[in-house]
Amino acid sequence: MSTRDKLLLAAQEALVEDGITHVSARTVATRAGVNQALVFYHFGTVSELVAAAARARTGASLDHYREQFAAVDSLTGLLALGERLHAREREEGNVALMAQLMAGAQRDEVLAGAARHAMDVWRAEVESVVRRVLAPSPVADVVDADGLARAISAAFIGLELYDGVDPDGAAAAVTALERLGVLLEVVEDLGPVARRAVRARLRRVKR
Amino acid sequence: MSTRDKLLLAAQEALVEDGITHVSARTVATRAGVNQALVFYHFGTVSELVAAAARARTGASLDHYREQFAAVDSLTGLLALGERLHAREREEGNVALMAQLMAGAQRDEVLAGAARHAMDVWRAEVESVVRRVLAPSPVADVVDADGLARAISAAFIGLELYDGVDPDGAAAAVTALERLGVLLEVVEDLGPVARRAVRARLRRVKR
DNA sequence: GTCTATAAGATGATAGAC
DNA sequence: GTCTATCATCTTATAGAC
Repeated sequence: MSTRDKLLLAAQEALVEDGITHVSARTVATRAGVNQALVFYHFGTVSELVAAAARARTGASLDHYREQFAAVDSLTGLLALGERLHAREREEGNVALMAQLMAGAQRDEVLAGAARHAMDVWRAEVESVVRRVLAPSPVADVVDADGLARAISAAFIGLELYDGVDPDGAAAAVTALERLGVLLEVVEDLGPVARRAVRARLRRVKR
Repeated sequence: MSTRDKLLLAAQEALVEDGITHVSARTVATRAGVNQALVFYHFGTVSELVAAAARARTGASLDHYREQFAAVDSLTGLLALGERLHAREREEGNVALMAQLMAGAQRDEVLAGAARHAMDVWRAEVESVVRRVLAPSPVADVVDADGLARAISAAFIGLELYDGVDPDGAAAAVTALERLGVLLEVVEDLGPVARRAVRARLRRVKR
């Protein structure tokens, strides 16, 4: 593995395991087993290293989930994928990495750019699923798939951040969402009834 | 204002405006207009200062929202409160502060304690609303109010974190959630029908 | 309680030898 | 590309005068 890649991997691990506050040229270089000066040779600044690490990770991690996203064809399926994703994220920490990136991005335009990019990659993936799943439903008329995908992604980031601080609490949150799945099933069962109700309500709302 | 309070306020502002990575005894003391050594005299460590600042802020901020939480009596009302809350949070940054706290808490037990406490204060407030709003609904049988309150709170934290990086994207997310409000109205309208459907589904699910 | 001074270490970044 | 200095700066934290 090249030094460059060693640094990228080490930066990713550092973000996930230690958080953005403990990331420095020296801590990352030590973790990578390379010299500290090489951070600046290969990336110029620490922020650029972190940004590059985040970009590499989001690409790779979404490649892994892509098939599963593509296979989802129902609301309950989307929720189930969310649960599996959370279970895997507890080990992988791809989303936790994004949370750390965003936290550090508040006053760092380089990190902010990487954060927006990461968010956009996730948004695109979630959006296509949301669009597909809701297409046959009356709900499609009311839903803004782009915005909803952003909301779902942001919510997920908050959840993974919470998990790092209180795993039991986060587990309770996930379990609660699981149980809400029953309601989704009801909505799906209700198909025609709900469709009429939504249509009626929409006529009233759209002035 | 006492030096202690100046430091607490400065630490809160620093967290919201600059983020946890830029918080140090010196930056906060400068912002407070006091000597750097006083951080250690009053709080012992920087982490203790940050933790105290976060505790003070969550208490004060929730006092402000408490009446509004108490006034919510419907699902749509809860969603509407969420929107108003987000609008105010864009200026106040109480939730953004929690996000920064959680990001820094990954390897810092002092911050982690404060983060869990802040989360618990929010959870309690949200939980009571969720419980009250859903009590008359058939949904109450399926919902775990504690876990759901945690999920909602965590989602909100993710949203405010996202807002700091991409305000337009976050605004789109909020707008999408607003539009989902129409669906909530439908569910509320559907009352009796939904009740029967949920009951039926529950009989099937609970083996 | 507040200040100055200072220790002891970490940090970003560069120059120059190999 | 990699290493060894080396800087100037920033950091936490303490001792001691006021």
